[in-house]
Amino acid sequence: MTNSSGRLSRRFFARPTLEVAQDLVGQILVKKQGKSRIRARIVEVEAYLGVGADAASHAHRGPTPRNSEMFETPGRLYVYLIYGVHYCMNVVCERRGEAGAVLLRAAEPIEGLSIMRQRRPREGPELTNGPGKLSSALGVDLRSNGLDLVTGPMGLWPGDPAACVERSSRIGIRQATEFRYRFFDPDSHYVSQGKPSS
DNA sequence: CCATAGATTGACT
DNA sequence: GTCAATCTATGGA
Repeated sequence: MTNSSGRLSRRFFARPTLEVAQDLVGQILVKKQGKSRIRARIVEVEAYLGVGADAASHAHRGPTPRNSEMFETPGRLYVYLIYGVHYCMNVVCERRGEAGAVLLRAAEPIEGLSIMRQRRPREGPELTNGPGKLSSALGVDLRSNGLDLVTGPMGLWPGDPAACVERSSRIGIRQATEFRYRFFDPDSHYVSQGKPSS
């Protein structure tokens, strides 16, 4: 499921959101930064489904100006501002016109740590162990909304598959708490500290 | 128009 | 443990 440049391909993302979410744990997120680059291994994600399927999803009630990327071409980035303060980064799934996205909640830094610390002066897991922290360390904000991960300056490459991927309900939501749509690598020290909602 | 809740984080008691 | 930061979307007057 890679293209000629070795990235995860459009086909990888154009699948059911829950499948993509599980498969993203262990993959490598790469951002080109001029001459240097940032790399980080994804260790925690959550799936958010489409219209009428998942009351916790931004797409649940249909398209709005904020969530329009969730209905766009799979493999693009959906970035939104949460609580008017922090940014959250999602990978768009499903076919174009059908909503679905995977929230990237945490990752282990591999390369470009000095650039990340410049943006976020923290040590160890505090650098990237939450969705807002990860976006801030990578310098992702609304300008990155709609960026194409299959062809653009950010992308996803195959990484070490996790020895095991665990599953739980999602963190920080009050709707649809019964769905176990969170996937994470239990062996990673960079998994976020929040508690599942159910 | 006004009120409220939210896929979070960090500062503070 | 509490709470404020302040943008987007929704629901009611």
